[in-house]
Amino acid sequence: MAYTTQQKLIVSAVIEKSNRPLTPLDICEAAKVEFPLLGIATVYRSLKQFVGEGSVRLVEVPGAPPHYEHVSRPHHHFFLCKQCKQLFDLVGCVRGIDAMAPSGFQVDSHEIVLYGNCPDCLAA
Amino acid sequence: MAYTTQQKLIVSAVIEKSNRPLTPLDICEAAKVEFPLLGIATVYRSLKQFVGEGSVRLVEVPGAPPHYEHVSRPHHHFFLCKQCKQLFDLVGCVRGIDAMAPSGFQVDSHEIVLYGNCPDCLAA
DNA sequence: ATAGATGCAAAGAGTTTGCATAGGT
DNA sequence: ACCTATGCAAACTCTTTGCATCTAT
Repeated sequence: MAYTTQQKLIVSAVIEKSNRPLTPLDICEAAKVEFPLLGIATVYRSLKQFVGEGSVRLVEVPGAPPHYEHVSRPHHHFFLCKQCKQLFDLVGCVRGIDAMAPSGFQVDSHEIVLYGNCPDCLAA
Repeated sequence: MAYTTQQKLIVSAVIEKSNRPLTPLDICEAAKVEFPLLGIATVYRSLKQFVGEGSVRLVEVPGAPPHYEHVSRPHHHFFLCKQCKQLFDLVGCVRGIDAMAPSGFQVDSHEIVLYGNCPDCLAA
């Protein structure tokens, strides 16, 4: 059974409080503010546990490194700006996407990513 | 200006003849059949050149390592089987996907991936 | 002849793992 | 007391780079 440690509590809190998906390094650096000795290996181990328990979701966006977010964030997809490499949330979802699979395939989930330029980069 | 070498011709041919996206290692091993001395570094360097020239496309699917395919393959998306980790082509594309972006965002391209179980894995 | 390409090995980035120690139960 | 979690460093995977050599032009 998993223990409740200071490190995990802080890692969990960092993810839950964030309003955007974070990389393992983002999480480690944010958590180090409160727990300077925290090692990156502990962050990876905690993330693996949280994802397994279902409280944290892995966000994999082609063109960006792996990010993690709390599952309480609603189902959404992302826009990746090719210039500034920032991830933006998209609201809503396209219906009928799962129907793209040929018959015989069982679809559990889907991922959509839009690529382009964000308003700020377009202005520059 | 880039030279035309045996290595690049073979790497290019391997990608063009394949009916599915390949990883750099897939490509290296296939090319070694005709050119045993070929090094993995040359494959990576060739891929970078081809992608820059626009003859090869990088296929990034969350949950799978980077794959490459020839641009002559039509625009399509993928189905990734969670069990056997194999990539399947999807035919067609959902209209109106680019409209998911908020106003002010310029959308250049998009990526869609479906996840689930393929017929073979469902049968097992 | 010359500039670019190659193969090897070493270097990097990101992630995982082994092990002795610290810490939760 | 016991068993798990931690921190560090080493190991691992994938990709890139430095360098001497080779090759296409």
